[in-house]
Amino acid sequence: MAFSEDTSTNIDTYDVVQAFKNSQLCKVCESENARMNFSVLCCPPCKVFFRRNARMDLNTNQCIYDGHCDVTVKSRQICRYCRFKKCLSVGMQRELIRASHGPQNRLRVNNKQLATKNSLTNISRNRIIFSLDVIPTLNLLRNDRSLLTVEQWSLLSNVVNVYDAKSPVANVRNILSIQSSFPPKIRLKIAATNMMDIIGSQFVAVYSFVEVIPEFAAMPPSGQATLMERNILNTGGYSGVVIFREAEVCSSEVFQNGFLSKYGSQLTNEVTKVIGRTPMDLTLLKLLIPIVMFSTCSDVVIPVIKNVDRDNITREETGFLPNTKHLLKIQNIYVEIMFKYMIYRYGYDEATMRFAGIIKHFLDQSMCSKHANEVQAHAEMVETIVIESERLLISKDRIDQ
Amino acid sequence: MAFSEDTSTNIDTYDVVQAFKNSQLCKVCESENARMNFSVLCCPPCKVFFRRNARMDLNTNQCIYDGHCDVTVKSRQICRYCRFKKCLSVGMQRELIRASHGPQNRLRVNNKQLATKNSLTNISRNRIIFSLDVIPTLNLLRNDRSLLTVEQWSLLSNVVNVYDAKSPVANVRNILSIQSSFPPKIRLKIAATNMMDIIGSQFVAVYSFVEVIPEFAAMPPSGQATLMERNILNTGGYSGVVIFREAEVCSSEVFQNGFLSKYGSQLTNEVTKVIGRTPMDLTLLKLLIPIVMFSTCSDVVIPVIKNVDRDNITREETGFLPNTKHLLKIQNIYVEIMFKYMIYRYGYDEATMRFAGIIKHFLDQSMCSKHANEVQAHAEMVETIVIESERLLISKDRIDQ
DNA sequence: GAAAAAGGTCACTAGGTCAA
DNA sequence: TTGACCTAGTGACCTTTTTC
Ligand SMILES: [Zn+2]
Ligand SMILES: [Zn+2]
Ligand SMILES: [Zn+2]
Ligand SMILES: [Zn+2]
Repeated sequence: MAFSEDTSTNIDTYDVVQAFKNSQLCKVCESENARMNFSVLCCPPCKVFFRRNARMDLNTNQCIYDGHCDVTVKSRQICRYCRFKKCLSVGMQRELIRASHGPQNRLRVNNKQLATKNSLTNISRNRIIFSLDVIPTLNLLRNDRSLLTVEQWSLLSNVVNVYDAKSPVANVRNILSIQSSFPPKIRLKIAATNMMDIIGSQFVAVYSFVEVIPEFAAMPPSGQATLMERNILNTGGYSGVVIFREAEVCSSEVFQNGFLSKYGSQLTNEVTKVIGRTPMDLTLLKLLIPIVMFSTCSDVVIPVIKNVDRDNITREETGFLPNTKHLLKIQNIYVEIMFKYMIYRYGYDEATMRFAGIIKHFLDQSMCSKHANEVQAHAEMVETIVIESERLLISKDRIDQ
Repeated sequence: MAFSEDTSTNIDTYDVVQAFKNSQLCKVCESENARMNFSVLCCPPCKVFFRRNARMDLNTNQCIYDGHCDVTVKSRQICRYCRFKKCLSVGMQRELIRASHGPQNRLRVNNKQLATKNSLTNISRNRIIFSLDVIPTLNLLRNDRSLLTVEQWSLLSNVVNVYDAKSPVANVRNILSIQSSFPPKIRLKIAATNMMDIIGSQFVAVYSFVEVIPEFAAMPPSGQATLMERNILNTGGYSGVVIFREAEVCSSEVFQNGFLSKYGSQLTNEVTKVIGRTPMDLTLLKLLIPIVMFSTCSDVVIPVIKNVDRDNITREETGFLPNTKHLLKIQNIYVEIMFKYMIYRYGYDEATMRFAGIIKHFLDQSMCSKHANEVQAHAEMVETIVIESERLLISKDRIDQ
């Protein structure tokens, strides 16, 4: 008796609890049946709406009305921008969005599939068409290495090897894979720190890469420091894009969420685009990094190939601050290799087009780097790395002497 | 056994349900195939009719008959006002109209093209991958001129023909060959004068080219003068680069020396580089000149192709100064031709790359023009030409009247 | 192991496009 | 201006993962 009473009481309690839950109002649209979703009480429609629009950029996408659309259960479909703005304003967190589970094993078969199960057209229509990006085949010049001298070939190969040796791509992959093995709540906690570690490693890597380039090593520490300060943003950002492409971060949910929460949706979208459009031939991009590092101004300048004789440089005194002329000569060493390599590999016409593509990509990246540096944490980190590396450069110089 | 029974039942049910749906009648016009639209059972045509006319004001827009027109599937087009009145009376809700999705980015081939191509072509054409890195392949659209209308083709051909007719390329070749036939001492004496003649002829040529462009000719002389002043440096410089490429001045020692003495070594090097990197397809470059000339500011702006109807322009009064909107419309005529021509000629992917190359080249040239104008003799000469051409424009206008 | 809170599926109905 | 045909956004209903 006591038991049955208890049971019925429990059932009552349960019903009351359920009724209470169903009466909870959505913080976004005020409809009923709200639950906790992405850390805010809201209705299922608003939950799925938020997930689908999480990457909307409110800066470029604007409300076509006055920007103060009402968001109620009746009017919530009228303006996506104001609805999403309200989602954010009531505190829904993009960071709680997880990666896709992948396709489900559904037991239920839907009517339409049954009705059309004999026709194969549906299958072929839904098939994903794979990217048309093809690795370029070498042209007929393949066996003609006369454009690049033996010294140039070995310099090229050294640059790429050193870059890969210093590359933080394994580190990035490692951080991301460890982080994604944690449960979601903890993942969220360490996301911000990990992201800054990843970004920071890009700049440190550029420093340790450039440091061993002979022409850079031959400079006095003050000159090295000047170049670092001047060009670290572009080289670090660019190197970052190359590394992110190699590490395939765009498919990592952890990376996307971390970047989103640190840099905002606009920059995340742009960076994702830029990474996705990275030219295929990474050799060229790696070669571009020293070229940019030896720039005489922070805006990239690809100088004319003049008649450069490399001996001239070693003959000059190296005890001076880097002057424009001297820098141009160094830069030209690498520019010459780059152009000759491109012409050798792709032929003149295609080389021109590829070059245009690389420049466009670099400029896009440059814009992103500029915007990234408007984030205070980012700017401070870069500054710290520059100061630290300058200290190292000077102390090394002392040891050498 | 149980499965097959279930299956057939489901198929039957599905078919029955579909048949029922298709037999539903529109509450507005009584046609079949009605669904729920804006909270009322109605047919697709009535749905789009309601959305398109949602802002109609029934108080000011009156029926031209008695206000009681029949609205049936046959008669629904007769009277918009009564049809819309009925839409409201059966309960269609304007509140359910949502904000625009914005333009869909699909690049579809039109039906004529679809019909003439095999299916394989369609698949590859409809999936456009936005990447600068695709190897240009032979494009199947190469022989399909349907992208550009007949009017656009003839305008394109006119622009190029007029440009070539006014081109000083023969003049440049002539001056250079005469000069190089003189003995070295005399050559040196006349070098400076000849160089300014050559440079001057570039700017005069642009004036006489632009002058016959219909949209330019239709403007009042004050507007023409404004555009000339604003854009002469870029158009003249750019046209110069094109002409110099055609005249192959880079291989002329006389030209090199003359330029060197007038503009200094830095600019000579840069200009030589820019001329050397001129994109191959000169048609596009010639088309770019009117586009730049109709720019609303002197820094180049390639506007988006919006919905341009050329008729609109001729309908507008031409007696005013060129305003931004008007200029953009004119510019868009040529921008549209340029893009369509590039896509027609090179296919989408390669067109993108070539476009990037052209813009890069233009910007390089722009930098050179800016530097060239820092040379006093150059700036004075350009100013003289502008003043002279303005005088001509105004006097012509008087003769016309 | 159950509740909570993620993500997946698909029918439905918005809006966009283009040619008549 | 109209309407056939297209793509895209919504939300009910479901499965999977995480938390406790
Ligand atoms: Zn809601
Ligand atoms: Zn709004
Ligand atoms: Zn109807
Ligand atoms: Zn009527």
